[in-house]
Amino acid sequence: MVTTKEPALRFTEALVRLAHLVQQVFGEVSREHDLTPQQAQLLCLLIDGPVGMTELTRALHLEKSSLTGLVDRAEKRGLVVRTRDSRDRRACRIELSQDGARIAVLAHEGVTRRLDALTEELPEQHRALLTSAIGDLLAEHTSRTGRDWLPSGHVTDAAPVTR
Amino acid sequence: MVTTKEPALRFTEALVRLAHLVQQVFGEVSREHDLTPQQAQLLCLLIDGPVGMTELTRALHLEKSSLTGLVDRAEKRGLVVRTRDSRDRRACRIELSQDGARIAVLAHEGVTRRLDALTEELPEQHRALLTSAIGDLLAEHTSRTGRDWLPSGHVTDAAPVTR
DNA sequence: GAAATTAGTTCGTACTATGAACAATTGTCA
DNA sequence: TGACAATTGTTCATAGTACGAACTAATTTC
Repeated sequence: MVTTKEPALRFTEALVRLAHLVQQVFGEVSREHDLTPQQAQLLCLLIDGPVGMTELTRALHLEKSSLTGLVDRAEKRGLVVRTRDSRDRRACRIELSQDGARIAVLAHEGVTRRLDALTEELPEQHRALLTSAIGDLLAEHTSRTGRDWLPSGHVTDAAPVTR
Repeated sequence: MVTTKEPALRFTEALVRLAHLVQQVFGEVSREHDLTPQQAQLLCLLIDGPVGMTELTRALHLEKSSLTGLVDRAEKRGLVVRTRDSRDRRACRIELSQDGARIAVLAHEGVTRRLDALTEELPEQHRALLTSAIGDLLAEHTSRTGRDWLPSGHVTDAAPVTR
């Protein structure tokens, strides 16, 4: 018998639904800019500068063959450019095109705005708490599964809620 | 210039990464049972009993044609059965097969176990807080966008953190 | 400098997601 | 009652996602 009585279940249920919501927001924003969610995610990852394919596979948790396809399509749409790496002639760096950069920023802002809007009713304190609690959760997962590539100094440097 | 200095950005960054993590967990568990994440999600939604197609499109945020395909493939795999609705001869109800029910429970448990594991280090208090804060967030979104189909009494009846 | 490793691509397969057009059924209301 | 509208779900064509196996080219290792 599977019912939803234990707090444990409640908790994961909350997480799953939250994830679903974030995905939804991402999807809406992507569509507004005529992107797929995956393309939008790619663009957002490139905002801080060019990134190599291997790094991207780690960041997106994709197999390299999947990423090749994603980048191919993004390139065909003129959102992104493949640049040959000068040091390692096997490697390449993926870079936003001018168009891509514009859209990337818009999409990023769109997601941020919508998600922020959802919490504007929450007291700032809870918001901060939520952030660092999630930070803890992510840190826990990272320490458990080993490395998890990060584009730059984000989330994880928020002070953990524990200790 | 897009940097990550404002707490606002930190917060959405946390949400997005959390969503990503949940998706990942879902993906791992699904794979263990030789399912796609979408199939696993479908099965989990059916645990509490048969559901009609229209209801499912709302729960999964899919177009009806997309759902037809998803159910088709799940049915072909013997995970699910289409039952004709006796009252409305246009409609049908999707029901777990015996095999499907077994796998659905396993997958559900798998996700629950893994997500719970991530928070076992957190003090129970924070965990509860996280849950209800997320509950608030979801409620905010629901009230904003109107209806959001729920399979049964979940999350939302957790006491809101605000007020 | 041969062998192992690493970076990316190609290819075949299965799955995901959508919109438009459609058939069947049910509901409305004049 | 009987035409018309709305609802339920399917089919089809199209584009995109994701994977693993096999592959090429460049780099490291020994």
